[in-house]
Amino acid sequence: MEPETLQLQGRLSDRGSWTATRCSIDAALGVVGTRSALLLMREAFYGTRRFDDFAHRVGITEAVAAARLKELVDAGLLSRAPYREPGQRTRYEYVLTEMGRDLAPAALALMQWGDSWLTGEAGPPLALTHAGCGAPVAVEVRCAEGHEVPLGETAVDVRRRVRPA
Amino acid sequence: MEPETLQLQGRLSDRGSWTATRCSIDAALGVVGTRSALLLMREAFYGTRRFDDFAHRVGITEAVAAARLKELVDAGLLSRAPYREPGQRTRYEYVLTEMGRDLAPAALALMQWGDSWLTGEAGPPLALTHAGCGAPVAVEVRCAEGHEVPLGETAVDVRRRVRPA
DNA sequence: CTTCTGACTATGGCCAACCAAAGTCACCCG
DNA sequence: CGGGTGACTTTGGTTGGCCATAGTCAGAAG
Repeated sequence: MEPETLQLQGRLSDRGSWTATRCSIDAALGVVGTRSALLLMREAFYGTRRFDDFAHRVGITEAVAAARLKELVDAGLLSRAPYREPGQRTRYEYVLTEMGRDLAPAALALMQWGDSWLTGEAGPPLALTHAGCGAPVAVEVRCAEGHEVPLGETAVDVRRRVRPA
Repeated sequence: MEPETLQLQGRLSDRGSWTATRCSIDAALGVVGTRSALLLMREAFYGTRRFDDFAHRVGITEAVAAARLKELVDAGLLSRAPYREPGQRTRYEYVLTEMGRDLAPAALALMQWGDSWLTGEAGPPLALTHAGCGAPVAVEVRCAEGHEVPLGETAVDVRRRVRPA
């Protein structure tokens, strides 16, 4: 009985001859591969927008918050937008872009994994539900036909280059 | 028009009074929060089992591979099992545990995000399909009723402590 | 025109993660 | 019993992410 892993196909099946020179996981880690970056994104998902709130709620210094927020804005996950409260001067707030919002499944998957395996007796700290119907929310791996796909039934192949240049 | 964020409920709705002291994302990062740890897990999903293969395919030094693999075994994501090829002495291989396998959605979500936003013109390097039906595979956020749940329709609340001790 | 506040920047130091290169160790083979 | 090999360990050094403390800066408020 083999353990469950991805099924490598095509060029990949000779695994020895292949190393992942272009890997999207690695690329993603280049952008959100630090604790502070991902926790800042978590705060953004919670609706945080202002500099001081980011720094204090994540529990990092303002220096780190400034550096990391700048990186996230440069990378396109957040945008820096002017705003002003009445009788206050113009300030800037950090708002999720589509790119940033699209990271949510990854963050939630990580949270779900932590909930399942790392919380011990206390259980998950937070519960997610669908605001529409009240049912609990989960991250799932599915195919376009709607089947839930376990790791062992997932086939991987190198993609043909879309534009051969 | 508000931007899409999570809907905070219960104690959380007064966001100012709350900081995520117990956060499963943070906890998860404590285990797989480094580049090498997550890439080693990627290799394990690809079916890699042997020390040298891990080190070479991830592109890290043997020293780092040894340290990180030890951590992953200690944390319970991999298990170190003896094996022997005929006419060879006994060696050890690193095999995914259920805990490790369960991390796959998070890794795939990260890969999917990288595919969508970071690959530029070349497009995603790899394609995932369901081995059963051939349909493309994706990571999705869904509720138990089967609805796909966007960020803005996701409600978050603090869970009642399962065991009040 | 001074004070206060929110949003940063600057300085200095620590530690964890990484790399490169070399060494160890337990076999199995000839 | 000398070599080869896979699986590590050791050493030494660099970088990057983090912290704490202190400083800057723009613009209402008084």
